[in-house]
Formats: sequence, structure tokens, C-alpha cells
Amino acid sequence: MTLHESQHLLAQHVQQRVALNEEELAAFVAAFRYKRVKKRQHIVQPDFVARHRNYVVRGALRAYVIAEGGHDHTIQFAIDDWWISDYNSYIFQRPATMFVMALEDCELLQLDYATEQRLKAENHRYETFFRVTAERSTAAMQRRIMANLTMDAEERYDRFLKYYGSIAERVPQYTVASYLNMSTEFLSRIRSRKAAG
Amino acid sequence: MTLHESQHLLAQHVQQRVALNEEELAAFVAAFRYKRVKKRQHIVQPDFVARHRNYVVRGALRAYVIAEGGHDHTIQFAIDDWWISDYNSYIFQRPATMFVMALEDCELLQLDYATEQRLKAENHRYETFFRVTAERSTAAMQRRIMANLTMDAEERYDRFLKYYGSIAERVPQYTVASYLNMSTEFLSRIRSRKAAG
DNA sequence: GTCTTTTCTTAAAGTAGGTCATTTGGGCGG
DNA sequence: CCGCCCAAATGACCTACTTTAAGAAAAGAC
Repeated sequence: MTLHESQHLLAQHVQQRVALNEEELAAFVAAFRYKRVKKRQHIVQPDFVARHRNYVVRGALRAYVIAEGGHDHTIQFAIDDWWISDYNSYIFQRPATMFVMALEDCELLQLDYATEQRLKAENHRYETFFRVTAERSTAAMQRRIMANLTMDAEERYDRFLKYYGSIAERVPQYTVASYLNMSTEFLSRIRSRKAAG
Repeated sequence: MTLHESQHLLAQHVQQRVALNEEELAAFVAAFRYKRVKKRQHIVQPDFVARHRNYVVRGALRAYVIAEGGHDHTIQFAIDDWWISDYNSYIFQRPATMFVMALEDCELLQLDYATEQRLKAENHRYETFFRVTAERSTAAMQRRIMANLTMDAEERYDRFLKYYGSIAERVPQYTVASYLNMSTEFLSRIRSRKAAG
């Protein structure tokens, strides 16, 4: 995708969340740096500070941690038109605990921390955009916590397919299992149970 | 506590998150309504829209859902100097799915939705406050999700004591168990295991 | 105080889901 | 089109936790 096309996608994304005039929108989008990453490449690693907030123009990524015992756990997915980073690292500019890895070749628009601060200080409406974004994340995470507390493994998988079917289609199944807090073998069994009866 | 003392606590809370001059701070705090609620009283109920964001001056509350089978699950606690509501309801002004109930007699400062919108539109720095608040919630929820994915029951309890020991001290144990995604019986067993050896 | 309700503990039996080991399949570099 | 490697499936066994049931200990109410 061209830089111009990528910027247009981001511009549309922003416009759906806050009303900016053309000039404001152009300046906002221009603050991002275009970046390609290859499948399996990491853009965030434990112990290094996450420097960017990443808008996914095209591609798929996952944020994950590795627990004792070597098992990994997916904290977040991002595909086209989503955002991803290690927010505990990015927001507080402290060392990351997560990996963020490309699951496909990706095109990103990256906003670095200092530039984000400048944008928020510069224009009330830019601040509003980040406020709306943070609020929606909070709400989505609360829904995920509710699902984890109230549903069994099969129900969690059904919910995931319902709301994030487009992600399930393009990422490895073991990453979905680890997102849903179950073993890859158990997810496989759920699926074969469904296919049968 | 007097209204004046309550407002002072909220003012301090706000000042720790955003730099306001005296006039701005006074106007912000004045937008809240003081409210007392008795133990066991609900301030949010399923099917009704959560109208307020609640600052806890003094007291303890819990947000919870009741799953099929009658089991309840704690989504959030709030004690002195915390915020609570059903954010999926409040932010989108849609019917709540949660209860928010007082675990003790409480004093709150409530901000209603329309007033919050007015504040955010009126002053860039008020908007900043809500942005910072939402960002911190997001980060905290992500840490909780990580803990739920990577830790077993006993580790989750240890973590809760470490970071929220002051909550554990003043709420019923079964509410802590339901927050940590384990049965009240199992939490009891963990505790007696610890007390012994 | 004493009666009642709520919370917490203990123990036995049951199960959702995990682990381990092996097989099957798919994608892709050469 | 072959061989390799990583992902998905399958089955046997295992365990961390739940459920059920009962009683003990706090906490209110009157």
C-alpha cells in the first residue's frame, strides 16, 4: 500500500472518533511514521521501553508474554485498522514485559511517545481522540474480564468467533487458545466436538 | 465527612493527575454531587443506564455480575479515593449488565454523564484528566488480564494481597474469591495452607 | 445478651481442562 | 515436487480446582 493510502486509512479511523477539520486531520496523520515489518519480526521486546503506539494499516500482530514453564499467553491481537503496543510500557515509558510480534508481513503507522505528547498538548481535539481510544479499550478489556470470569472454555471460544471471527481466520490456533486461557489441545478438542455433533 | 472535606479529597486526587489552577479545580469539583449510600444499597443495576461516574470519598463498593447458575463474579472493587461504575454502560450510555453495590456505608461524589461531556468540551485540561484516568484503567486491566492468564489460584491471591491488601482487609472473602476467579472454598483452603506452613 | 443471618472453614467426591506422547497435516524453501 | 518444519489433531492419563454438604464462627438485629 502507498504511504498516501495508508494515511487515508488512518485519517478515516480518526474521523470516526473525533471531528477534525482537514488541516487538523492532515497534521495529525503526518505525525506518524510509516513502517513495514516482516512476519516473525518483533516490534516490542521485554526490558526495552515501547517507544510507539502502532496503527495497523495491513497485517496481523500479537502481544504476548512468556510465563514460567515456557508457555506463552496472548494478551492482544491486532489486525487491519487496530492499534497495538505494550500499553503498560508505552503509557508509563517503562520497560516492557511483553513481546509484540508480526504474525504476517505488516504495514504500520507508528506514533512515538514524544510526538504523541506534543499532539495532545497542541490541540484539545487530538487529546479527545486519545481519550476516546483509551475509554474504548477500557470498556473492551472489562468485557474480556467478564467473559473470562463467567464463561467456560467452549463459551469463550464461541464468543471469540462471534466478535473476532476475522482474527480467528488468519492467526494460528495456538495463539487463539492462549488468548482464551486454554491449552491448544483443548481448543482442538472443542473444535472437533463441534464439527462432529 | 463534610462536603467541603470531600471536595478537598477529590481536588487532591485530580491535582495528582493534571495541573489545574485554583479556579479550574474549584469549577471541576463543583460539578460533582455529594451522595451517601448505605451498606447493601445498589447504585447501578442491570438494564438501567449507569448515569454517574462515582468518586469514592469514603467506603467500599463492588461491581459484579450474576452468571447463569446464580454465581456472582466481582468485576471491580473501589475503596477510598477510587472510581467505580459500569463503564460499558456509562461510556456508551447503554443499559448496564452489572450491579454496583455498597459493601459499607459510603460517601460518594457523583458526576453525571451530561455534566462530564460539558466539562470535557469546556476545558482541554479537564479532557486531559479523563484521558489520563482512562489510560491508567486500561493499563491496570491489562495487568489483571496478564495475571489471570499466567498465574495459578495461589499466585493470584498473593498478587492481590500485595497490591490491594487494603481492600482484602475490608471486604468479605467470597467477594475476593470471585474477583480472583476461584471458589470461596478454595480461597479458604489456600489461606489455611499458608497459616499452617 | 440471645436469636438470626451471613461469612468462613473443612472434608469428600466429582470434573473441566491440562499434560504428555504420538500421529497427521500443511506450508514453503529449495 | 520433494523434504522439512511448524501447526493441528488425537488419545491416555493426571490434577487443580469445583461442587456439595455440613458445621463453626462472626456480625448484626432486637
